[in-house]
Amino acid sequence: MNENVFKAMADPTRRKIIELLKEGPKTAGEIATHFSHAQPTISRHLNVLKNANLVADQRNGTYIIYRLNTTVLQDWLAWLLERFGGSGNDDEE
Amino acid sequence: MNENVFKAMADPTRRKIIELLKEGPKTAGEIATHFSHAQPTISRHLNVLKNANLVADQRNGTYIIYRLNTTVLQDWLAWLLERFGGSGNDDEE
DNA sequence: TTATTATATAGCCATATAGCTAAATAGTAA
DNA sequence: TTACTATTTAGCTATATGGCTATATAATAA
Repeated sequence: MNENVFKAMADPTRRKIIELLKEGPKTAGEIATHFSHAQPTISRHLNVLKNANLVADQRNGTYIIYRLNTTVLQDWLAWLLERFGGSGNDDEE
Repeated sequence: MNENVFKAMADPTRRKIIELLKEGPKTAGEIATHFSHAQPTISRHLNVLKNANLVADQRNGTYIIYRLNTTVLQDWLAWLLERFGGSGNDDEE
């Protein structure tokens, strides 16, 4: 499992960005309005998410639209469940 | 959701410790043998996990036995699933 | 071309993290 | 008491992180 995904998800601002993008794609500016941080700070968080492949970006004129890489997020969750889900005993449930 | 759990789970050494403890309680020393890090380094990782309430410790003579706080781990997974699982659309599946 | 808007990058600072070695602590036993 | 074992804590270093402001870039419009 990609270490970058864990690091990306470990930050509350980035988790909130992920939640926002679950609603649908949004521009960097629109995302930034949801936070009290400076715009470059959000840009950096977006870049961390991009490096983890959790989001993808696409330029549209002067805007840059970010969208969630749903499968990467779901794969991460599935991986977590597989490793850490269940009781841990051999004789499950 | 407790921020400490995210930070704790973001480190690969600590995730491996969690996996080891899923097999059953282990002493600090036994845990340390599974890694190539110095023993105090593992002790610090165990302390991070303890602060996140992911593990509990109990002294037994000169040994200290660590065990997994299964419910905390499961609650974290459930929380993740709830926030980030699913497609994100309103008209689910 | 110049100006404007949206966004990213650079550079800085303060704090956090993860590793190490050395020393302290806790329990047991002689 | 002394000695030994298991473990933690202290103190250090190097690197990473997350915030900021200032600047650069890209696209569009005049």
